[in-house]
Amino acid sequence: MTNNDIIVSNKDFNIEHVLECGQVFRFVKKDTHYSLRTLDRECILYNRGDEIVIENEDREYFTNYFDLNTDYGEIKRLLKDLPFMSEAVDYGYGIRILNQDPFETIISFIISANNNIPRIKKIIERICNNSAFPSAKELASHDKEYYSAMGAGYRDSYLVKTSNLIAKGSFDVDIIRTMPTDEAAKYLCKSLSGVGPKVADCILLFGYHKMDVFPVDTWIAKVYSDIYKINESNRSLIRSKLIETYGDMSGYAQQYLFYNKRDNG
DNA sequence: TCCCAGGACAGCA
DNA sequence: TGCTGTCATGGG
Repeated sequence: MTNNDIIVSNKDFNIEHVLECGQVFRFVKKDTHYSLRTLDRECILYNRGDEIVIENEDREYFTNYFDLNTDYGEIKRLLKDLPFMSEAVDYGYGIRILNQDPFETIISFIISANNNIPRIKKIIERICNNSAFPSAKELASHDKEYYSAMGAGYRDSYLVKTSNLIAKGSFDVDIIRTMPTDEAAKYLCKSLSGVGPKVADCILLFGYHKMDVFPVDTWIAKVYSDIYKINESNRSLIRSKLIETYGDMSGYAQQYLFYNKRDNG
């Protein structure tokens, strides 16, 4: 134990909820702890009594990464006043929305499209090769066959195109922060190969902490059909109706609803 | 063996 | 603009 360790209450922080809720992929569950990597950094998380211990070497970075300056007790109180949220918030009480690196998030969620989480994790692990998450230039140095060999399937060409575009500076990852959310979503879809409406929303939520988005995947489509008792296939319509319902809490609401539906049906 | 997964894309009307 | 078939791969 070093004095860099971050100690937080387990009241609004459950390690399994935070890591297994589908927002992040570079972690490993061990017997006694979880280990997590992001960019070139690493931390270890475990329970100690009613506390969470986060062993790390950059306290400021991980305090922001785990969104520790946001009061999730208040977030959950606000969510529970909104429709259909009670059960999902009770189940995923320890979820927090991470502040992940935008580029790592872009690449990770391009890989996530029409894919399952165990396989997404494996593809990303192979691309990282037990080291730091590669830079855009490093990713751009590989061809389609490399990504195919990493198991990326038909997303191989998306990864080549997008990493090359970002490596040569034709897409500005930072300008997204200054844009209104709707504009940012359109810009992401228009500019980046392999980024459609759902992946763009995940990038904005997990990489830029934009809360006025609602990523609609197969699970959220099922949640929607539960709520409104209709089988709606138009995901754009699902998205706009859910944002209408949850407003600026949409990003939070989506993640609790997703996690609950995926685990409990 | 079959269905499904944190869907995007091209082709077409 | 809105709809449909296709696209790798492997977990369950």
